[in-house]
Order: sequence, then C-alpha cells, then structure tokens
Amino acid sequence: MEKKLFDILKERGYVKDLTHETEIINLVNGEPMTFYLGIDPTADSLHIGHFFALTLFRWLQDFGHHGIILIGGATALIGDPTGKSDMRKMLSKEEVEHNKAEVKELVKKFVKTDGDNPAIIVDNTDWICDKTYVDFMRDIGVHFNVNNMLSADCYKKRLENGGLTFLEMGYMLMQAFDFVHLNKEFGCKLQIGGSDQWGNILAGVDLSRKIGFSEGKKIEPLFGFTCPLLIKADGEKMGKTASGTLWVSRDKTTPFDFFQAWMNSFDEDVERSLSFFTRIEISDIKKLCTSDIREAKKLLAFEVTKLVHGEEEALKAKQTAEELFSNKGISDNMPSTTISKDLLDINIIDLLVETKLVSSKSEARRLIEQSGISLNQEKVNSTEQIVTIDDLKNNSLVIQKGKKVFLKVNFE
RNA sequence: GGAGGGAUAGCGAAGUGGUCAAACGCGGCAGACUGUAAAUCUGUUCCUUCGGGUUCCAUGGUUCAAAUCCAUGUCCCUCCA
Repeated sequence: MEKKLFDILKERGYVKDLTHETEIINLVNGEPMTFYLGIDPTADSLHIGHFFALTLFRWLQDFGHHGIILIGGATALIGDPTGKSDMRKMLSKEEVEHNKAEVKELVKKFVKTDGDNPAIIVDNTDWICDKTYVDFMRDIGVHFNVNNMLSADCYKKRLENGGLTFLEMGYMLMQAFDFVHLNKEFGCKLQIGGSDQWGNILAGVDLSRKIGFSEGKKIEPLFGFTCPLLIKADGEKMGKTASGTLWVSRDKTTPFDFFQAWMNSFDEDVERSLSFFTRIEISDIKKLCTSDIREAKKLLAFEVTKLVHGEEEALKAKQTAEELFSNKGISDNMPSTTISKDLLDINIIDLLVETKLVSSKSEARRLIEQSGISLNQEKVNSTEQIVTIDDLKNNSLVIQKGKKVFLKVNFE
C-alpha cells in the first residue's frame, strides 16, 4: 500500500502550520492542484533555507501537483520586514534585476521546469508594477486592518525596535495580492513557505475571502502550508557558517566548503536534515543515526552536496575530506591557491597574509603564537620562520590553519 | 512641526576630562580533551616595522590633556500633533 503524500510530509517533519487542516490533507493527497512558492531575489544566490522550501516544492511536484515559482522582483524592491529587527537595506533596481536572473537559474536546477508537469516561473513585477498606487490602495489596501497587522507576529520585532516604515507595511499587501492574483490567473490554491511566512500567507488567504465578500461572490478558500524553519540545535539559523551564509551557488560556497559545513552539523540535527534533504526512508535514517552518527553525517554531507552540486563534485568533496582528515593532510583536490615563486624566501607571516588565510599580520602572529599553523604537517613555532624553496614539495606547500582549514599553495 | 533621549569594537553593553586600545557578556579564532560533533577548561579578539600608529556617528572648537565638555550637521528612538 503506497503512502499518501501528506503522511510522508508529516513524517518527515515538513508540516508546521496549516490554514485548514482537513481540506489541505485532502488537497495534497488528492487530484493534481496548483500551488506556489515565493522567493524574493534579495541576493544573487539561494541559501539553504530557500533550498529547503524547494525540496517541499519538489515533493508536491513529484506527486503530480502543478507548481509555480514566484520570483518576487517587485517584493524584493520593498523588502520583507518579517523577523527583522532592523530595516533591510533597500536594493537598487539593478541589483534586483541581476539577482532575479541568478535566482531563476538556480531554481531551475532544483525543480522540474521541463518534461511533464513542469513548474511555471513567474515574476510579480508583471502584475504589481502596472497597478497605480491609487488603484492598489483602493482594491487591496482597503481590506487591511492596520490594528490587526500590528498585532501580527511578523511585525513584532520591527515594532519593538520602533521605526517600522510604511514601505515595510506595504510588503504584506503585495504578497497577499500575489496569492490572489495567482489564484485568478492560474487557479492556484495553495501557498507554501517557511513558517516565517505564515503571517504573509494568511494575509493572502484573508484577502481573497474579503475580496470575494465585497464582490458578493462566494469564493473557494485559499490555503496556506508552512514548513518549519531550519534551526540548529543551538538555536541559530541553519546555513550560517563561520565564513557567512551557506550558499547554493558554487561561486559563493565551494562544494568542498559546502560538504564540510554539513559534515560539521550537530549530532542532534543530522536526523532531521537527512529527512529533509534526502529521500531515504525515515526508519533507515533513524537506524543509521543511532548506530553510527558519524557515518550518518558523512551520508548527509554527501547527499546534500550531490543534490546541490552534482554527484561528481560531491564525490570529489567527500574524497578530499577523507584524505585531509585521515591524517594525511593532503589531497589532490584540496583547496589551493597559486602565488609567485618570486616571493620566496618569504616570512611565514607574510605568506599567511598573501594567501589570505588571515586578514592581518597581527592575526597571523597570534595564530602562530597559539600554535595554530602547520606547514606540511609541522607546527610552526616561530613568527620569524622563513619559507624557502627547501620547504616545497613539487613546488607546493600545504598550510594548515587550526584543525579544519587546509590550503595548498602552489608556487609558480 | 514641538519636547526630550540616544549613536562606543562583529553584536549587546559599561565608561561622563587624564590611570582608556576602552570593563563585562555574547559571538569569532586558537589550544587541550574528542569523533572534522556537542559540552567543558585555557588563551586570544583594531593595526604595527613591536618604537609606536589610528579608533568611541561626522566636522569644527575648548583644554597641557577629549569617548567624556561646547557648536553645527547626519541618523535613530520616545512622547505630543
């Protein structure tokens, strides 16, 4: 007996909040329907949070539902205040244009946009920017009660810190309008998103009902479905690494770093991550996590890297990691950089600065004094050390910073 | 528009004329212990040619001496409209 989609989603932990429980279960388990997921192009790549929502998208798509990806070109120009304690920096129109193109390309990697049941990609610029301010206010704004909006959780943080602007208040109206528009245009019934979008999704559901009421028509209700936010065991948002956000595009986070980030997950997070980012049976995941957590982590890192960067890159990253951390401290595919041979004989501190492993000489000095630097597996214990041609093996040198940062320096 | 309050390192927050490169907490980095995990403990956290140099929103000013006092500007908050 085949499992119903909703049960799968529930079992895997995708279900956070539903606007209408019974109806949504029937909808999800039933005949193909149309749903949408909105992504604001506020950066030129996707981070892991987006990616997570896309996996939910993919589940629905794979079970025959018709998906729409909404690229929020218009909404990105405003900025979602949800959960923000400060106003977001306003992006220029050029930036948003650039981001839109990048995000679109990435999205195409994760959802089916061809074959049967392809996802449709739309941009809310197309319907929001045409509307005049007065029309928008009369048609949409009239349905929003500011008192209710202010009591909504999503404005709380901004309200506490003061300075909530009218611009930001407008965000919710736009997203609500998006939903109504997609419903009219494509018969879209369901909006999915992270639980931080709950308020915005509800706004759309309410707006549709209110418009229906004011037009005296009986309208089929719209539905909202949110998945939990990716939170690590320490309460931090997942996808923040030491060096910043964990990006999906390889120009911003290399496959190796991406792999490493998952490898360094907290034990407690592995099971959940596996259930979100792989399609391995839950019972198998549980078994693996209790029997061998390290193996589970390796599997997680490999699978997610494979999903994002492809099998070849994932294999490479895995192999590199294994070689580096199995005491060899060297691998063909390890992160590397090239500098000029002319720099020899170079002081160790200058070398660290030159290779960008540190941001200042003081930092380099500090690291060496705390014995955090090794050259070719040997601890550097003097800040005066000079690197000469004799230190090179095949014209290269492996620098290790701390326990986990390796860099091969090729001299040419 | 009116009245008041504020801006200090990545963040939060002390400091209200010299002893301030600026307490403390978080975060970051490194070391020990481990499992490339967590927890714990230790060190460290502006730059430096190790002489010193440049910082406390900005620009001027007072002073032997300014994060600290004054003036102007910018931004933010609270209350009133």
